[in-house]
Amino acid sequence: MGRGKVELKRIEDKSSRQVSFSKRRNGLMKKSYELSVLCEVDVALFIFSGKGRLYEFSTDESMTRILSSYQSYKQTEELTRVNIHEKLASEYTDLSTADELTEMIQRHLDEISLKKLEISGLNQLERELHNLLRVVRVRKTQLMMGVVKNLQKQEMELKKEKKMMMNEIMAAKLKEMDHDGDAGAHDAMTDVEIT
Amino acid sequence: MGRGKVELKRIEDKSSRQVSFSKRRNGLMKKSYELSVLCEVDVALFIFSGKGRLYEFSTDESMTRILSSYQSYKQTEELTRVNIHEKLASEYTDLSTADELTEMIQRHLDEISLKKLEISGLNQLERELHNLLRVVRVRKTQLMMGVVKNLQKQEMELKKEKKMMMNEIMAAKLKEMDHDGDAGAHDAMTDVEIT
DNA sequence: AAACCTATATATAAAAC
DNA sequence: TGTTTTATATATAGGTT
Repeated sequence: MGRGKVELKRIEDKSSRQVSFSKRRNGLMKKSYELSVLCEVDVALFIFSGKGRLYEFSTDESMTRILSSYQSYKQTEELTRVNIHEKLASEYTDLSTADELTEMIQRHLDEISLKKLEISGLNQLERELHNLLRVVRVRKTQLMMGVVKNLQKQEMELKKEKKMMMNEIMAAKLKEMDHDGDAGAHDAMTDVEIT
Repeated sequence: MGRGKVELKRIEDKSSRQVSFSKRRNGLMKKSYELSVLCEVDVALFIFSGKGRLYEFSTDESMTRILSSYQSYKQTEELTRVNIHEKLASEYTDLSTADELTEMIQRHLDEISLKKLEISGLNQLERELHNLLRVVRVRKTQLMMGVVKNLQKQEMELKKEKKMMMNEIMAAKLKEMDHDGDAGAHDAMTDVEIT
């Protein structure tokens, strides 16, 4: 599909691998989009580059959110369920600031980096990184849940305010009715709709 | 890309929409696979047909697992899944000593710890830790493979020595035979077994 | 890197089966 | 429905800038 034919195996040259990645990634996104429009289907595409960066296309935002947040959800669930990790959980759940988290991580890492990295050391390092990863994911979930909670709270308050305003309006209308007599009272009432 | 050019909108004719879906779906899967191989990246592609049928391609099994929890799309049985072997991150394979690895990790971590850990920062941190974990695992594999190689080498040397010893023994026996005459020579020979 | 340029490989729409 | 064919549209490798 170009001047030369390419074998189906890892492109060894780093530079042209990167170029190909960029081109083909865009091509894939475009085709995903076309498929979704032409055939009216939902498509979700996730591409994780070697560096762990995520490129994604999705016709359904909620699906994306569900799929990409599944991992952190699962980690959280696991964390609260398994006893072995209880201590870890309690140690981290009351971290309130990002700085505390950063410090904690650095502390762990300092410890780790002092050790000799033979196989047994690497095993430990692997475990530690795994735990850190879990902590980060839990923290992320917590933050996101916090955001959601705040939004919900705000919504509640707005609704409350709206209700109060409605009440005032109703009171005003009722006062008008006192002046105007009973005629038209019914219409005034049905205009008010509280949700 | 065919005899006629198609507008980018839902194909109204049900039949040709179905045909297009089938063709483009396969094309997308193929291209996803190619991208993953050529550029050595993880790709996950999910296509939900109008009827809720799922077509999926993924280089990463965990993605498949994510979907298996999707109750609404669970009727998926005929998944054409292509499994691809996990590959070593080539950028890291030339790390030769534990010290280099330690340094590299520390470098990454220093960078990370400088940043503010809001949600976006946590996302990056998650990626970084994931990468570090991968590096550690690759390094571990390398070390283990090194150990195996050494053991094989030692085994080879031991076998060589054994062979030489056997030869000496054979020579000694032959000498004995010269003294004793031909009787018993056959038995002596069959006792010697070179592996 | 990214953007552009072609020659060529590939994908696929429509036809035919 | 699926497969094969074929003409054409599209994607992209390997340049160049």
